[in-house]
Amino acid sequence: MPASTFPALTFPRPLVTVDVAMFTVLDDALQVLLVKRAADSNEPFPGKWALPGGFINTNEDASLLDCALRKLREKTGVVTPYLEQLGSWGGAQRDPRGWSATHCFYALIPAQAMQLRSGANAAEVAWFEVDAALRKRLAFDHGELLEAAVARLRAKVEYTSLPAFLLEEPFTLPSLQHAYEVVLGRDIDKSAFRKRMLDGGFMEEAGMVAGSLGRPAMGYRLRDRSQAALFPRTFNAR
Amino acid sequence: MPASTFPALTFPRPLVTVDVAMFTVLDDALQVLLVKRAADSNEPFPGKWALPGGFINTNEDASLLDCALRKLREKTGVVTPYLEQLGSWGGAQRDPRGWSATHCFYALIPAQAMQLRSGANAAEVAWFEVDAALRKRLAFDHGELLEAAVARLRAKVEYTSLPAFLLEEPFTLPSLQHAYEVVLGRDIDKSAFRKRMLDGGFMEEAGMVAGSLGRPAMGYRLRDRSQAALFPRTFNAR
DNA sequence: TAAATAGTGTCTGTAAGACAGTATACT
DNA sequence: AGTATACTGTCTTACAGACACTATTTA
Repeated sequence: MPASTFPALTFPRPLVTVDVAMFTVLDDALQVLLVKRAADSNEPFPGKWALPGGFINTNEDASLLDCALRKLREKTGVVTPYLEQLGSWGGAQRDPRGWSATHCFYALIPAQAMQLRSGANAAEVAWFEVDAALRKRLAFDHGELLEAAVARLRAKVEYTSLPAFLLEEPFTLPSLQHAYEVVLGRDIDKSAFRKRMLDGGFMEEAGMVAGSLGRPAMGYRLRDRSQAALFPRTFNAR
Repeated sequence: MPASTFPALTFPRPLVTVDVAMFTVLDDALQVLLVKRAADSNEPFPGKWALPGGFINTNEDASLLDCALRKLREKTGVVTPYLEQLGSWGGAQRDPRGWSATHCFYALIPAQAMQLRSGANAAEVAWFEVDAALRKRLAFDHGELLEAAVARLRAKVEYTSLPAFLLEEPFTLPSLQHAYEVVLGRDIDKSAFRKRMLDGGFMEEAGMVAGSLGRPAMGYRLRDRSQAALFPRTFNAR
């Protein structure tokens, strides 16, 4: 690749990071993955918990999404999660090292079939219940990012099939309903729930699944793991 | 302010920009504001139309939102529009000058009470019908950004009061319905529309408004210009 | 009075909520 | 048989769509 023929851009450039809020349902609670920043380092917020993330690597990352997938893979080993951009936050004050902007993503992953991995700069990696995580003083403005991620997740769960991405396949309708209830923090009527999911047509049957007790349930798989189904109830297109 | 006590960050930093897709309803069409890039400059995409935007000024802009508001003010003189972040796009290929990331916003403004202003680097500023703008070859990946902005706008219009921000106050229900129809590209039933808007409770009466012909209509003002109303039709919270 | 636009009333259709009932597994 | 869980049926409620109707202005 030839050197750029454009004039040099000499003004100061912001710091650019990517952060990822990874969610799962574990022990009947919505949990988020946090990373503890090294305590003895020269970096800001030593010893504080933070969302996994870090600086863009302009050599390694072809895009923002690539960078987010890399963070996710490095921390959990998961390669095909539900991953969506939440938004970006930038300003002069959020990082003591200078004007910085972060591109924040959120991901949904099943708690099983996943191993936590500590990275170079991270002493510890752990799941925290969302409410507990929000009460901590997270590094940078990560408390604000997490709050926005939880709000977005809860809002989308009201009209999409997102919680299916929190479960391993095959999943049952009762287990899916449980995931909805955990995320939303309220009970849902069983009959209405089942009608809605089955009418949605985004799942296919995958054989009976027996629990430890009671009647076995039908297992289901998603027809399309690349996107969530929408339950439209607005102005109905004609 | 003391100099930073943190070690120097020496790795290469991406270019960081903010772009804004500004929409209005004019001549029975949804229109977007585009800026023509200087034709004789040494910059990329000379002579191409682009969304208004540019590099973050780390001295002048306290945050991404501030930067977007500044772009909007510089091009249109509008100071209190509806402004919302759309997302961010970043990668090695989108700007020939190097790895770059843009933070894209979209804004809704009334076509009246606004004057277009050319800036330092912009030869021309003009409104284009969205369909025509999408057919042009815009600079950078702005075609993709515009497509995403239009998709987001149309999606949100289905369940929010967003089109009210495209009108000057006081506006009438027929004019609001017209704005909905222009954005969505389809007709809406009058009776259902009026029930929905009036039941929403986000407007207050502001006296009769006479058109040039026919019966005068009630004028309305938004109760809260800081956010749009939502028409929820999902899982109803109990 | 005619034309144009604003606004209302009534019926129907769809999907969610309430809740009671039936079905199938294990011990 | 008893218990635990999975699943279904029926009634009600909320609200959007269809569409015909009435109301108020100007020419």
